[in-house]
Amino acid sequence: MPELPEVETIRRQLDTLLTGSRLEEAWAVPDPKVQAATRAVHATVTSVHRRGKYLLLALDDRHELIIHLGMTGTLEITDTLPTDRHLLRAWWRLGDGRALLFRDQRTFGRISVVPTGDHTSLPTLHALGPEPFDAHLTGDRLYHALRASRSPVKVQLLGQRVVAGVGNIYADEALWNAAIAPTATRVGRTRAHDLLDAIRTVLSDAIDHGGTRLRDYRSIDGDTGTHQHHLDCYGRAGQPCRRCGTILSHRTLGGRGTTWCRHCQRR
DNA sequence: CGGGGTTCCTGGCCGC
DNA sequence: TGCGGCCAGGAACCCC
Repeated sequence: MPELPEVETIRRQLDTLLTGSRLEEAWAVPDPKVQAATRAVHATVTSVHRRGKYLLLALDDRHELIIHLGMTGTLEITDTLPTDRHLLRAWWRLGDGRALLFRDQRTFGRISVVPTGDHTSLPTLHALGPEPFDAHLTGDRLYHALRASRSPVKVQLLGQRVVAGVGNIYADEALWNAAIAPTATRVGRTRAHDLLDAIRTVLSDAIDHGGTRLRDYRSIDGDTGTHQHHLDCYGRAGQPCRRCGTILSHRTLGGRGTTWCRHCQRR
């Protein structure tokens, strides 16, 4: 499940490998979730951006090819058109003969082509909150944003409106790091500052490790990332908390598996 | 318009 | 060993 660190790792590689390349030909399976890929042709990739978990490839600065990897989407650049059609959902032939391939086992990934900046057809992107590393995002801003809803703090983090790019793994990690219970419905000013610090620490550490290897995540160069060795909370239910030794709890919250320490993460 | 529930999909895992 | 059933998970979608 690529979240911000995994998508950012992929973005950096795409930016190096794809910027300046022309998309000459495109193919996609006949599925509305990805069929827009075929409209990204006869255009040059002028830059590769990221917003939250979305990849945005600028095409001649007029359109954007938007890719969301969903749960299991991977991108790969090959020297020729694909011969291995395993899990293949879309491909683009580049001007120099290389190809950009999109594979996706669970087919949750989505591809769109829109006029630059027009995100109205992607409701989550359209209403996306600030990037976690945006200097305009402060602890006070996060405090006020969280206060606007009475949903549990973890549900708000997963909602992408308060801050962009945090998914299930890094929500659990950040809340553990900030010692805030995922079910907390009122987060005070000081703890909002702690939470923003924790989100930034967790995400930047994960980027430094090239992402977290879970399921099918792979970056462009095939690396899987090493952050899974640095997780303190996600995936550790039933094991002792690294802060206090209490066995980490697990429950469903907002429809998502949630791991936390009921002793040191306070409501 | 916010909030809650449902849907999409399939490998992996569990229990019998 | 085989198989039915269930789970994971982001975001679109539907409904109230």
